[in-house]
Amino acid sequence: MALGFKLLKKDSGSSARLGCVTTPHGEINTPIFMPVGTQATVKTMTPASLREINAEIILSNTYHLYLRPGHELVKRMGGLHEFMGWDRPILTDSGGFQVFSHSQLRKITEEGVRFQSHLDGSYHFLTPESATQIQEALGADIIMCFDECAAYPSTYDYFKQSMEMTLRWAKRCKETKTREDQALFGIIQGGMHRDLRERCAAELLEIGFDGYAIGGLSVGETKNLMYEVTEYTAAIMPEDRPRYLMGVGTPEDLVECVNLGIDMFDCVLPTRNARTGTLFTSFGKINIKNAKFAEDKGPIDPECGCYACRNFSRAYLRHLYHSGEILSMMLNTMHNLHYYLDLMRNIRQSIKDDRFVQFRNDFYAKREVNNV
RNA sequence: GUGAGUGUAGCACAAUGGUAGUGCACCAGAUUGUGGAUCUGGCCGCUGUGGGUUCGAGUCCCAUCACUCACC
Repeated sequence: MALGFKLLKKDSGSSARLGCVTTPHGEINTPIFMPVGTQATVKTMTPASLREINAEIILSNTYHLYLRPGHELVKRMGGLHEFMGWDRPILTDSGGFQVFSHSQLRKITEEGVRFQSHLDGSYHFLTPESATQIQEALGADIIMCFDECAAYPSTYDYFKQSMEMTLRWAKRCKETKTREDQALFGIIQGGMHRDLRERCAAELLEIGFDGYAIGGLSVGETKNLMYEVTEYTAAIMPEDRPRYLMGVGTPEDLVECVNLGIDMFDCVLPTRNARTGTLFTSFGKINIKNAKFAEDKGPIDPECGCYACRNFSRAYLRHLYHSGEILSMMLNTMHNLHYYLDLMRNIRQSIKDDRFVQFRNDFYAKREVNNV
């Protein structure tokens, strides 16, 4: 078995759960946040600095690595772990979402997706089979089914047909998979429709996967709708497998979705926002660009113990940002990821102590007195 | 010293004699399975100065100051 999952504890006041996932490259403790390292690097972070903030698993990307430098090259270089110098677990996204979000020209058929590279405009064809083979060549611990992430809003009929095709694709991914040391996750689609989500989940379960993900959220729907879909979808996902909510989210989203029973998250928000000056703190987010920080000697977040907060002032970080210095992005990224991982660590501890509900209340209470 | 040219927002530049604009910078937002990307707002003017012509001048005329280039 490529992947083990132990459900360690269930919170008594919510659907939050504490778990542990075992992979060939070590264990990960859930609920967990996975920093995004699209091009075989979490932008600005060395593997050493990722270790320093206790990143347990990172996400990388099939679409990008297939286009550059090529999955075969990565395989010849010893696989993704060796290539990028990261010996802890890795999850690769299948490329379904990127084809949806990057490519101007794309044509989706039953066979697969024909699309144009965002790098050089060259034409490519990804199928459930090739996406799976590419992910086997890359060699991540957890790989994802190739799915269609339907645009929101779409008609019920489109969501239905898209979900049904994603199911057929999921079956093809599983049939293509050969490696025993990789886990394969199925992705539940179905837009914002409960009956479609439930059917998709049920049929994926029948095919059987090592874990299950919710895809197609955070694509423009309201927060309440996203939570609603997550709630009824998480409720029918098997208890004895990891539940992964793809592409989510803000700190609030993490707290809310842990509350609804999600175990794994990934999101570009902490890393991307860091590069453009938006920093997450225990009292809400701040924009380090703001003029009001020009002579602020305090740290980003007085409650944070990250390298940036231990050593530098808001004034200095603002200066670095406005000067376009590389260190600005490094320190900001370090801080935001530290914040996210620390948040998840505190969430885990609160579930362990059976006080997640209290934790959630405190989390919001702190934001209300946001007086930066 | 002589000749020519240029003076417009913090900077780089637009604007038939008819409501002074654009980009960058600056000030703020947005950002959810990553393009250091992108998007959305906002602020900024005695058009070097002083006269004149005109219903009306950034624009035409005169003077003056500053800068640039060329030639002594």
